[in-house]
Amino acid sequence: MPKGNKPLSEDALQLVARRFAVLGEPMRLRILQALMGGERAVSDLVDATAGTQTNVSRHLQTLAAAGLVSRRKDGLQVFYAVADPTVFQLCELVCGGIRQTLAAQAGKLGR
Amino acid sequence: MPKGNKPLSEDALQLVARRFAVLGEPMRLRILQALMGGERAVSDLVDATAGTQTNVSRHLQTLAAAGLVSRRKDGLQVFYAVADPTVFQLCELVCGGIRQTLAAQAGKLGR
DNA sequence: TTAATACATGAGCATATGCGCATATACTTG
DNA sequence: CAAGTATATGCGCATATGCTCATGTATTAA
Repeated sequence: MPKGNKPLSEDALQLVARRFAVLGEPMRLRILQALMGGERAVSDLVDATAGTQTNVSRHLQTLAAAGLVSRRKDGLQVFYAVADPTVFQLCELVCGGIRQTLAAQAGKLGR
Repeated sequence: MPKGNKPLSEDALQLVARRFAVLGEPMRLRILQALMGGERAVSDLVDATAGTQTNVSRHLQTLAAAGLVSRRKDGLQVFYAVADPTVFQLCELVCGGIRQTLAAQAGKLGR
């Protein structure tokens, strides 16, 4: 493991920030989670996330624009799927980090 | 590798989204990047990021509230350090994901 | 105590973002 | 063609967020 933590260029930094920001909305995470098992039609996602059709559709546009999901149209339906599997690794890593943060905070409380 | 991709609870999802959102601002990434080499005083970070003192300070509050950085006061200065090293792994993963996204998009252009 | 230094914060402004309603678009079926 | 279904989008509203200016607080030094 080269451990090559180079500083990011300003452009790269903007891209990275944008990707984090896209992942920083609960509804979008719900959608991605619903896509964990494979591609799904919009109406399925509306049901799975308990969101409105409008809102789910909008978030899907955001996710697609970021390249996180792919679109496949079939007749009347549009199927979305996770296009970048690192998303799930990211979520796992974040969960781990949060656990660590909470543990550290608990530790600071003394016991 | 158990590959245990369990769905997140609603609460967990909110926490994860919040962490992503905190990482989703360029200035905060710049600050974290400046902290890669170890702890730094606020004034150092102001210089390193070319931001204003007010703004850097505010973002540091946000990062600290999220548990991503720790605070240590020494005389007049306040030193901040990365409290959760997973942050850098996250950035690396995101960079990889972005490369993949860009490659996929390039591929769709045909050549 | 006064002055200077380092950092934090209240207030206000401008913009971005999430949301829903209504409507538009695309496709299928009769 | 008309009607129905699935998805996308224009518009407006409410809130969140980033930024700056001015000021407040804490600490050190004279």
